[in-house]
Amino acid sequence: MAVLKRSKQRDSIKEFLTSTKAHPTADEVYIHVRQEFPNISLGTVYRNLNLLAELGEIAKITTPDGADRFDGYTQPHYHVLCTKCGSLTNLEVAQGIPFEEMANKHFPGIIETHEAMFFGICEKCLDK
Amino acid sequence: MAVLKRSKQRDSIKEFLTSTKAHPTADEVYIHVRQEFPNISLGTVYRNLNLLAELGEIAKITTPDGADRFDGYTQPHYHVLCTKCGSLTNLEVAQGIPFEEMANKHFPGIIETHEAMFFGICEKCLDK
DNA sequence: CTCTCTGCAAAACGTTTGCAATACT
DNA sequence: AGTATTGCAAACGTTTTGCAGAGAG
Repeated sequence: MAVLKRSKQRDSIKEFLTSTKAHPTADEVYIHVRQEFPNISLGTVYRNLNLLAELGEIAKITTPDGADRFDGYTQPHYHVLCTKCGSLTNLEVAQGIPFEEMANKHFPGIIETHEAMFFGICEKCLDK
Repeated sequence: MAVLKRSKQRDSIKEFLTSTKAHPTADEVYIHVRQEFPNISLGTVYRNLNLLAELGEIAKITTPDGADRFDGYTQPHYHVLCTKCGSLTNLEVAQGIPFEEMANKHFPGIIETHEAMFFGICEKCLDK
């Protein structure tokens, strides 16, 4: 697998992920992409999701509840997994949330990535 | 399962987890506890790990690399998964690391727990 | 005596992989 | 033409579950 070749299936998977704010599972990606490619197989979906994640074009997010989630939004941001409803949402870093600075101050050199995972209550559940 | 009844197997599992700083997988717990209870089954180990986690006596930690880890250290602390060697280590909160305060300030009401998961480089890998 | 817990084995679940055929460049 | 990608199905590792018997209260 030295030289990458394009595939319509991969394009469609990436297009779906970059067009949604949700964090679909592989199976949800499969169900969606099957509208365009009825013969696509789940194995192909997994292979492409892993390939795109290796290339850094999407992110693979492991959560405590079963299947991994995939995220086409590649700007640095954190995730919150709602402990009530299980939804996975983004925590924007737009205003310059200094988690990383704090991490560097207190644990110099240790924490290197923005992709920390928090647990809490999502905004929808808060509203109730 | 309304009234909890004690079991030697569960006691042994908990004792092992509270006595180690490691974050063993269910299989590692199984291998250890089998020294004391050679006939214990993996199903029993899983059932007790989940029960103890529900009771809040241990923590269940999901990581991107395969099996879940279990932690008998229940003081508030964070985890760092090493992106080089895969080891899962504790980030102590002893000096009053204000992640939670910062989270409350920037995302009021959203983040409620200490059990955030970070990704980075562990101290062993840093030394090299 | 009752109800929980155990061991065992089978099943469930999410994911990966081997293979022959197809598509891309 | 050469090789990456696909669809399919089987295999994999982890975790859950149904059941009959043993153990705790």
